[in-house]
Amino acid sequence: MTDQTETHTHPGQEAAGPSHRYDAQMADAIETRWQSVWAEQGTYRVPNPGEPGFDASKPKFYCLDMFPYPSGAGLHVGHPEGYTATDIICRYKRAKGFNVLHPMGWDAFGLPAEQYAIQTGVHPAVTTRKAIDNFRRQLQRFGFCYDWSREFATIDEDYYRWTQWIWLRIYHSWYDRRQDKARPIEVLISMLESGEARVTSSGDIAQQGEESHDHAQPWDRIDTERRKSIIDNARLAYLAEQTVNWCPKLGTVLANEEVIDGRSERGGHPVLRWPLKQWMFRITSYADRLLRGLDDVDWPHSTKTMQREWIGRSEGAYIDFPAGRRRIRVFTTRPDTVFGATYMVLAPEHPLVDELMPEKYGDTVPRSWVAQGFDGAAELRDSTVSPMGVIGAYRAYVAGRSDLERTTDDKVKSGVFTGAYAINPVNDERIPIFIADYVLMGYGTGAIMAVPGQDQRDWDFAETFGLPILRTVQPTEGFDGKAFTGEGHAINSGFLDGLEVEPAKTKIIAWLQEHKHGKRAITYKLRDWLFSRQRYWGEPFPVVHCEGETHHGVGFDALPVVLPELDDYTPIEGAEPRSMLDNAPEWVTTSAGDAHVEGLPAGAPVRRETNTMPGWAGSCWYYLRYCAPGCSSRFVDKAAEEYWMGEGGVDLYIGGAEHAVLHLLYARFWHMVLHDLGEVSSSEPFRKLFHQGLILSHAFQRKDKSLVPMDEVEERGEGTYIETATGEPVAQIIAKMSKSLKNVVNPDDIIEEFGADTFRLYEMYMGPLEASAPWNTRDTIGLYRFLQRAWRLVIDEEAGTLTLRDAPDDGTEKLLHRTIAKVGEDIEQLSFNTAIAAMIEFVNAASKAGGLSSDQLDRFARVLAPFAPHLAEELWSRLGHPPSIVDAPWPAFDDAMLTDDEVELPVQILGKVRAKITVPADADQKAVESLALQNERIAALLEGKTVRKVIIVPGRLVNIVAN
RNA sequence: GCCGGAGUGGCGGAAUUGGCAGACGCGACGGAUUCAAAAUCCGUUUCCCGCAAGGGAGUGAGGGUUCGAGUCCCUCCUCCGGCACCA
Repeated sequence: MTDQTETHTHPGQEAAGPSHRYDAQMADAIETRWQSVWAEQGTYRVPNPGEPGFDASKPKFYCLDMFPYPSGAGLHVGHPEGYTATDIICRYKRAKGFNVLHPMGWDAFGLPAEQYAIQTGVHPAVTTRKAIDNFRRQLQRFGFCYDWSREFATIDEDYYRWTQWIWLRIYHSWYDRRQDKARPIEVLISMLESGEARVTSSGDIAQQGEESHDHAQPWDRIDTERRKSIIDNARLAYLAEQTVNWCPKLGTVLANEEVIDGRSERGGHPVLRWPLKQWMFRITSYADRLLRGLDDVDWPHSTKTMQREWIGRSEGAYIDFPAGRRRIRVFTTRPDTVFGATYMVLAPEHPLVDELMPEKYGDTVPRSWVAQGFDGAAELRDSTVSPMGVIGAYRAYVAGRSDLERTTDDKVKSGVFTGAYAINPVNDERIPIFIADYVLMGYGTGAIMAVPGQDQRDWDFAETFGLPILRTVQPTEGFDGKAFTGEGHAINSGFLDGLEVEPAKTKIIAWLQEHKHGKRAITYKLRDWLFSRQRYWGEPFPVVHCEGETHHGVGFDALPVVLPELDDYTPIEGAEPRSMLDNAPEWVTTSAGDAHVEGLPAGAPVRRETNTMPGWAGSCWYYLRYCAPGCSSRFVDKAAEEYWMGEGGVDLYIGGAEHAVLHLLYARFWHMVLHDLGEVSSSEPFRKLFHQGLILSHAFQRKDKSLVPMDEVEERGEGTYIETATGEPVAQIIAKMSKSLKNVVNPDDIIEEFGADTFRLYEMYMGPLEASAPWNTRDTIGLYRFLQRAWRLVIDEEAGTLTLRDAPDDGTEKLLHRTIAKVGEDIEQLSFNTAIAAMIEFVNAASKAGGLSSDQLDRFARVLAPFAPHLAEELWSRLGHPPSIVDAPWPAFDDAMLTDDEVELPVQILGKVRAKITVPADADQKAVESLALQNERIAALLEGKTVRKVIIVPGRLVNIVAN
């Protein structure tokens, strides 16, 4: 890229040379001309069922790109990589007789737009619209075959009205565990009224057939306020006090998926834990379905694995350990090891800790138990501080540590003794209860039974604290490790002794259930989805609050709840969480009548919810809106949705792997709820998913691994670079494109220099679509030359006229058939780099053979069209066809043309090629063998040797084993 | 640490899935054309030995299976991505 600036003479911009050469000006003229013809003729407009021009006899193909977030920086070269791939597929599918839906739009709400607005002082609505216009212009310049009549942005009132509508539908739903699906909340209410579902003393809802230890309370004896709270707690969108990820710098809370190593995914700012009342989605109800659904979709293995791990299903058991008057419930995947539970650990925040700890430690408590593994632990061991003091000190220590410190720093496990004991229900042993931060409140029950003999973490803790270790699984012969986590038979385990792990689990679970000490259980790592943000630039929640704690959904006919104009949306750094929309008091204050709230007097004053939805909201259902973006009566027209989303949803979805557990999990959740409510036809939204690789760039690295911006480096001869300021050598490495490294390539520049067709070909030729590769502007010339040669093959560069031969050349004809077959196959497999290589070979060979006939060009143009649509359209038109080539069918090929009459076979001796023989394609093995052995060179080399064996692979090779 | 994925010329990458390693493109070198350059065209281009014919080595390292391994198996190294005390 350093040499880019030196290239004053762009190959295409030179005026010299023949006047009808395919150069940058001509590429520009051809491309812009056909783009306007396509726009005028509506070439890429795709009718829906029932509309004029719709052909119901064709199969459908819905091909989706991840819609871009229109940033002020404009299109990155990474965007058109995936977009070109889908463009090729769509053009090919259309030529193969499919009705192809290929839409584009804008993911326009979100944090970056708001931050950009804060920086520039211009309202995000203004900057975002401008960015959208720029993105659209850039995408259109690539000649992508999007049906632009379906374009929309998530910030359009007409769109986010339905985002709010879907949110309300989820709000008005609950999860019916017996039917394993979401149902309207009214169904739950009538079930409660009829007694089909009951409220337990703990406030949970037990459906008929579900066991409950509690006594149910009759619904009609519960007061109205409590009834509402019970109903509200059952909703799939619910308000809950949560310890949230609060990012003071961004001025908002974040979802778990948006926090990486204690920092915000966007910006890398510190994230704190903060208790806050927030809107949540009960995505955990869908954990199992989100998991099972992955089995039926054609997605990259790695992405499925990531989602599976994120959902994190574990099978095991709950076991209740009596402790004083209470019972401590633990979750374990190894109930078979319960006889080896020599102590228990609760998470530091566990609510039972305060109830259990005694006023002072017993006299027999070893001092080593009191505290270990943190600053001040030694002093606590030597003091006479009460359990309460010790626990308080430990909790303070834990609270001051980030997740990152907690998981990376610890060499020794930290924790303190609560002074309390529990009883192991299987053997009535009295075991001490500790608190330690290696046990997480957010997983399982926040409490564990510690089995040091079979768990390395427990082993480490037991060693540090001097706790007993008991093996309950016989380690394999010669095992010299610490905790044994492998297979083996039970020992020291009473009635389980002798059983292997699996049967022991089965037996102990049966025993626990029989004696009411526990039961089979499944837990998930997946947490409910935190959906509130305190930012301005997002969809307002269609909810109002009245006196006290109660909230009400806005009436469906009062949508959209329009985002108010706001002048100041700068986050107040360091302050506690506060919503930006609190700055719009006139908007916040409204009446029940105004918000069409049912069940309240019209004049009742209510306050609007001032949190907004996160950036993910709009992308959770945009693929549905594309089916019928103009539909005003519904979020998507039913018939259009059934047609385009039928047979498993979107047929091909291409986008980056960075959304593996964010957008791709969230969208599946929304889709499943909508499916349950009868609003969409498929159970999964995206049948086939594919991730394109990253387009990387070069960067320079100092000896200390720090990076140097591109413009501060000079090249000193082949492959050696120095930093201009210091004269120190720097190493060229491959890195992501970034503004700070000044190694970003702007697509506009490349198009100006070579044209869009060259750009498209280059990106597809860089390597396999799924692989990441560094951008090399230098290499683009190869694809430009290919187009020039293709042009020169049939156009006289002096006269500018089509020059075709009358009689086709046999070799060229044969190769054309092979090229058609190869390119078609490769497109189906998304192997565009090899398809392009095949076309280059064809053009090179045809040039040598003396050109193409009219009929051959006709077919070749159609093969080229998906890749270089503008040049192909130009050639098509010069052949006398009216536009557009996209309506021309994919050319046929003849199988007979794919095989040769004669083949050249390598003849190997002991695996080394020593000669080549030419044999008829249908020659039998004996004939091939004798031809090989008769070959002069082979015969000479075999002189004095014994032929042991002759291996003949028909059509491939001959290998002679001789010694 | 665990789970994925990948290591092939100077570079990007091919290789019909166990059958001629390096297709195609870039770059480089040589030649033609040109006053000259650009562009274009022709040729060479994995490395080593050799004037050549030819020979030898070679797909991250080592071992194995096989007539035959870039491809399959085992051990190890490096890079990229994900997860990370999940009981």
